[in-house]
Amino acid sequence: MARTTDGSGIPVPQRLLAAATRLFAERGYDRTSVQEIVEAAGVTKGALYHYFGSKDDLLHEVYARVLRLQQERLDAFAGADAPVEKRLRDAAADVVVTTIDNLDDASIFFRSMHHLSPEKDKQVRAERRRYHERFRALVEEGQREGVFSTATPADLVVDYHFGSVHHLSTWYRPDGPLTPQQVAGHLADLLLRALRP
Amino acid sequence: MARTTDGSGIPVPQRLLAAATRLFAERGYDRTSVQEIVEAAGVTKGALYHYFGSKDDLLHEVYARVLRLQQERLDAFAGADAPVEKRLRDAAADVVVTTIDNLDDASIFFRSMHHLSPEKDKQVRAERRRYHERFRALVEEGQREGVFSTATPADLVVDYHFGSVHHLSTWYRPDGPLTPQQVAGHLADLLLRALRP
DNA sequence: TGCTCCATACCGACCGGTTAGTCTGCCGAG
DNA sequence: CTCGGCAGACTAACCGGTCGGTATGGAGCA
Repeated sequence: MARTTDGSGIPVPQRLLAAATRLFAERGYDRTSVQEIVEAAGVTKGALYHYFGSKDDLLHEVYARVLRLQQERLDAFAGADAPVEKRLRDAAADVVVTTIDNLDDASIFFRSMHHLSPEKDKQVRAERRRYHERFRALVEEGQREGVFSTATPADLVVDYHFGSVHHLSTWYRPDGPLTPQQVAGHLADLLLRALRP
Repeated sequence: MARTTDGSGIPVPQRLLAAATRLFAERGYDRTSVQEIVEAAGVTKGALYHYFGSKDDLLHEVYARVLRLQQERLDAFAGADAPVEKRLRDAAADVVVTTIDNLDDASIFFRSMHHLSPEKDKQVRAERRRYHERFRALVEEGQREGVFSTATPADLVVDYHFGSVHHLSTWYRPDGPLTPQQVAGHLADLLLRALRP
């Protein structure tokens, strides 16, 4: 039996990352001790520092995972062969569903940015910016084509929508009355309606 | 000369609260030590624990102050003698301006909720809920009158708007191209346009 | 096949440093 | 004299990170 798995068959690094994600979302980064993480993962500190350089390295991995996922999905929707209205709507709805599917990541994302080391913070911000710009390009495309109103700067429109996405982790509860798809549909509708010329 | 003031003439409790607000927003609650707060306020720990019961008492005071302010303002706008469209627009724009005027409070608000003790957290959530409901009532009133679309549940509309308000502290910079009033105008426009029948 | 040897994976006691909160006592105003 | 308002040394509890040590499975060789 390899030392890298326990009964669950899941490798140690992934167990650590999963435990850290849950705990960071639950109690916050600073309130989660390294000891608690390793206990939740069923290992000891030696294992954690064998795979990760530091506690904030662990946090950085959470960010990297989310950013990669969101960027891939946006690229797929934005690059589709469809009218800009549909592409924006699909992209806007998808980010909502993806966020709800990973609510822990979402609560960590904005709440714990300032816990990253300066260099990692810079890196995350840069990736985040690319994402924002890709989204903004969609809005601007629709504005040039005349299918979206130009009354509001595209930047603000994007921040308006992401604000609501960001806010999801504050109010959305899986046991509530709305499914992720329903919420996504409504929020995408609000965005598109706000953009009607 | 009373011991409660220094050269600035501002009483010690208020100095402590102001220093704490700035530092909590800057570095986060956990990263701010009590020592740093008292140094910034020009006093010592003795003074802090003379006026406040604990560190999280200080945080609670920040929340209480913000909640009181926002509730008062919303009550004024919602209760005005004007068509519901104007009342909602004014209220929506005002919360944006007020939030920008107190960006420190805003970044603390959502980021540090989970640092409050359970009872204080409960109290803050209850107040927050009252605020949410007052706002929602405005939307529902417009929906009943037929001036707002009923396509989206009022609850979601409110969360949509507050999401963008919440998000302000992430992207708004005072030295940016837009004044608080301009941002408020745009965000209120987006809300009202999304609500057009 | 059996044996040696070593890289990898992990353990857990330990360390330096920090923190929230306490407590004794001073000091000036009334 | 007394009492609110504060000073600041102190403590007990952690916390992130280190480091010497241990176990294991496979590569290489006889």
